[in-house]
Amino acid sequence: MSKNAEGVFLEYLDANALSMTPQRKRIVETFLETEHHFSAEQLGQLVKQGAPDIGQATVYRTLKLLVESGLAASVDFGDGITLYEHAYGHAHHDHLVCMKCGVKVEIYDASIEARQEEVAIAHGYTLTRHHMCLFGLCAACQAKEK
Amino acid sequence: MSKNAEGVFLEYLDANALSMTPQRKRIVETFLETEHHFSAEQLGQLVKQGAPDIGQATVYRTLKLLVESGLAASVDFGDGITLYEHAYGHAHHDHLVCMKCGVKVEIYDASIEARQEEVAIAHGYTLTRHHMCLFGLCAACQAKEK
DNA sequence: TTCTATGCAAAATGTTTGCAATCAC
DNA sequence: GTGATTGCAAACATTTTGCATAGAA
Repeated sequence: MSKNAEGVFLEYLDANALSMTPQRKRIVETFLETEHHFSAEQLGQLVKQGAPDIGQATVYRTLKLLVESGLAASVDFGDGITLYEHAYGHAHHDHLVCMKCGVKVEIYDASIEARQEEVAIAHGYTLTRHHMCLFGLCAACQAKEK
Repeated sequence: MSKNAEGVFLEYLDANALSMTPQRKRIVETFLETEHHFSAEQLGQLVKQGAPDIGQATVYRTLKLLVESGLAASVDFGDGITLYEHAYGHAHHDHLVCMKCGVKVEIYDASIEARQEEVAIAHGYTLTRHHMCLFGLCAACQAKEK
């Protein structure tokens, strides 16, 4: 799957008259190797290991391209920092976050999705997207509380 | 109801050894007169009409007190700006936002709330709070699209 | 050669904080 | 008086942008 994710990015560049540069290549590859959620800053750190001359502005600019190409998605956990995750080949999901240790679980509940649609329609809205994030304490942190 | 909202704030100040100042009074009153969602900046603008000497920092500081006292709640619509709304005497709700005109509807769906709880439990989490925001096009904006 | 991409540093944004002066109790 | 409160400006953190240089097609 991640084999042709880069291909998708190349197509996107091509379709928009943008070119693949060593910097973009390095950033995309680092992105593809990075699991879970990470900030632009964190990705920049990883990118700079072995490519110290890449500027953070380029990381931000490329991350924007990654989102536009559909490879990445930005996630907002409400703490003012934009995090990113893989979007290519990943189905829609929401998040459940432990407020103590920060562990994040991807969740998906068909009945919630269905009700969201119904609620929107009930108000005359056409639903485009949504953002849902549940905050609580994970099992491990609950145990530690005792 | 908004009659004793100020009383609630006074009690909060008292309980925390804080004092009511002209600035805080003006900010709280302006807050109570302001419906819908607004940013710290917007509230500051309103506050400064007739009290131009109140600094924006005081608005931020007082807004924090308002949230802590339970009079206000902060809402994050994912665009990096913290908005505030009235919380005193208002039940929990989520939001449905028109992406075109920005109109916001307060929504509440018991079955979504119940499922959120169940999903959290299924992952071993204790749910504390959640954040849900639906984005779409309102009826009026859909009509204009045609 | 032409237009895009880069790195850097400066700017922009929204919010917080240090501090000396001021005010509430 | 004593400690909380204020306004201001500087500090912050994250992200964006202007610009001159370098690079891709």
